[in-house]
Amino acid sequence: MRDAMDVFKALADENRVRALMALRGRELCVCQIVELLGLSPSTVSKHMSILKQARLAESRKAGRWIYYRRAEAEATKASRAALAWLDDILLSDSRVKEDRRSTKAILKRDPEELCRSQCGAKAEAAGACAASRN
Amino acid sequence: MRDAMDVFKALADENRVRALMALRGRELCVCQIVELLGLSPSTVSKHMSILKQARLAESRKAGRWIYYRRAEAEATKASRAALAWLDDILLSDSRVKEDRRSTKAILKRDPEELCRSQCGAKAEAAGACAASRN
DNA sequence: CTATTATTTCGTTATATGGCGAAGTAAGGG
DNA sequence: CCCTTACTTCGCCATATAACGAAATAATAG
Repeated sequence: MRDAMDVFKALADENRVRALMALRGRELCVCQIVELLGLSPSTVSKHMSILKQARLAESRKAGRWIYYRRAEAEATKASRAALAWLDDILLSDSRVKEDRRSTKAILKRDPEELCRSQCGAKAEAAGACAASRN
Repeated sequence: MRDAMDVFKALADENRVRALMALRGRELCVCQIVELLGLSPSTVSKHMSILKQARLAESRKAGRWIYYRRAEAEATKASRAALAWLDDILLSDSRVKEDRRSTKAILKRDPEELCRSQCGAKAEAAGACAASRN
């Protein structure tokens, strides 16, 4: 029951479900998920730790980057079934398809450039950070 | 996505999951679910309306009683898959098995007597209601 | 019609959750 | 060694959720 409830609670947030769908068949580092969801790095990090806790995702460290993927080795019966369920129900969802298109675009960009651009984008929106760019 | 998120959010509460598991293969009226979960009628009513909203449960009115059952006619693709998923993962769960035992005992009791006993039980715990019983 | 009773709705309260930014950590690059 | 950078942890705030009891609703019983 504990395992199953962890999975259900993890799936009860749309951003986490979107992240899991984006992770289908590939790895993404945190900054790429940040770009996709439009949330702050700290928020995304929290979401990913909840998915890990529920055994829906695993991570791998590669230098400065941490790559997340769907759980395989560490999956439980509950999480494995949930991932299959997600695909069954959501692969045809328009939001998910749109996310998978933007993920492809994000993957074409250099991760380093991506992380820097996140600072830039935030700055433009807030009107701050101008000094650091001049 | 909306449908799926409604289902996930509905499943993110242990009492609602327990209710759905108790409803496998049978109907229960609100007072029987109240007895099973040990929550107030108003709380259980709210939980059941969330399950209905998510298309995981349906209800049927019979006199003063309202019987809930798992969704069939009104189920969505998402809710149908979720119910199958629940059975797959939770039928062997010890808490669920215990709940199914208590549900059997509850079903043996007369619903009218059950509803009255809920007042009684609450009264004994609170030390109130003695006057009405004398 | 009136009283009773099973359920729902409403209003309130306590807790949980999601969000952010700032500070902390870990891993390269000068 | 620093310094930068990718990520996480912490502290805070706003909102969402679960719980209850009281009042409202709906349906039978008298």
